Amino acid sequence: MPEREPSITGYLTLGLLAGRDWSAYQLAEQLGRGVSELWPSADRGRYAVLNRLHKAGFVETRQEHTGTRARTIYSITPEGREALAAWLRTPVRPPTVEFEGMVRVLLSDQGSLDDLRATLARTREQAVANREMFARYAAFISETGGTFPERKHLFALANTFMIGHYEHIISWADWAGQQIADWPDTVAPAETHGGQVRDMLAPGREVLAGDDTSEW
Amino acid sequence: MPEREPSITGYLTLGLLAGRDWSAYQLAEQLGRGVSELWPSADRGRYAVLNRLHKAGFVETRQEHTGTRARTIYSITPEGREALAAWLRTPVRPPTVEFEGMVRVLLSDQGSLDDLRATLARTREQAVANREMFARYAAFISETGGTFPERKHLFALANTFMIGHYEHIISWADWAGQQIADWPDTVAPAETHGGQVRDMLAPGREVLAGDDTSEW
DNA sequence: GGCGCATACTGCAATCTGCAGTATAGGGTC
DNA sequence: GACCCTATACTGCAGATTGCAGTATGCGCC
Repeated sequence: MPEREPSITGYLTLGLLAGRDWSAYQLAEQLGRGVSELWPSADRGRYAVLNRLHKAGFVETRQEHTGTRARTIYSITPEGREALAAWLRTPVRPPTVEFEGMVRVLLSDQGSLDDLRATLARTREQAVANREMFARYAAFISETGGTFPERKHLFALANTFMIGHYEHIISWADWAGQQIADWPDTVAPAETHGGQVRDMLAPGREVLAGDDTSEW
Repeated sequence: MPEREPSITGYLTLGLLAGRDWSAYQLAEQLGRGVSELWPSADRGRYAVLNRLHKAGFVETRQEHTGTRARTIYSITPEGREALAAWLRTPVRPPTVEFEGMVRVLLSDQGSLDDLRATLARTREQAVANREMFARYAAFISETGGTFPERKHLFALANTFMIGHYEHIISWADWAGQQIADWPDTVAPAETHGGQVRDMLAPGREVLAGDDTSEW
């Protein structure tokens, strides 16, 4: 009898358990690998989720041992499978982004041009590293079938998104670097380069008219 | 005397206060508009942040009244300005994504093909709506200067990113829709369309070789 | 005079994060 | 054979955050 709706981390856990049994440690480890780029969660929270799934009756536990050290093995129950399938039938919530670097861009008039440049450079570097991680993963899946061969086709869909996502960040960082290249500082360009700002805001894309101008 | 490092929401608040004074309600409102697409925060938390900023000495308060109803006006202190500038000199953390829809894609073998199609369709719709919101905002800034004319050049940088971001989601959703178009169900394609999955994973992009194959 | 929406917040339970801490297993090394 | 390092296998706790509900006044309109 479910007490409360599991979190997304909970459904991810159920999704892993749908294929085979895992120990708590293994589950926590799996959710900290590449999936965390799609659904971030702290190590600590993944164990807490398991306890709640257990209370709700969605998973069962048994103990195994390596010498004197115990570990808990989790398996999914029929109720857990049904809860997962039921969730998949509900409407999705839109993706959200937490982009500290972009917050720094917005507030960069309170700092130096070097701060802004450093933010763009680091953002680019991190995106390159992540893109390459997913590119390597794509090669790995393609060659070996990956850790979840039966989900290869689904991982392919997600992997393609992630690579494109990081490529978009890289492109944007490059473009933004060019935009700020001739700024004298982080404050003045609004006046001295007004025309340029207008160009930035009126690209070749279709810009819709409308009253519902949501402000920042 | 700072007790603890402010959160990003705290720095956003300081960033707004750097320009002029705001009431708590106005601050909470501003942080719930478009910025929340860049740095999400719950309404409730924005008030809590203000109390912590006050305790840390980064903001000062005064009371104003409309009839009998009070409201608290916040202004930034020199310490607050310094804390904001100091933060801008520290290294950025990489952006993170919370993509419930992509989690559903990964686990879609536990549900129906219709579930998966619905997820893709809704994700696409939401992205289109958001892209248009930012496109309208671009037009609004271009014409009127926006709510923060002195930060027009910075909003332009961020706005361009957001439009590209939603466009990437739309492109991906379209592509993914085509990929699954001839799937008989969410489970089988791995075997029946093995060649296709290989194509998905080996696009025209440079795929690096390496041992550090980070797994999901 | 009453309705509905905007203003202006606070309380609370549950959850989540970040950091630290505990302890055993297993392999290499001098 | 003693030591060290890394992996395994978690738990405790304070503070932060979310989501939901609740309270109450101001103001325009019909």
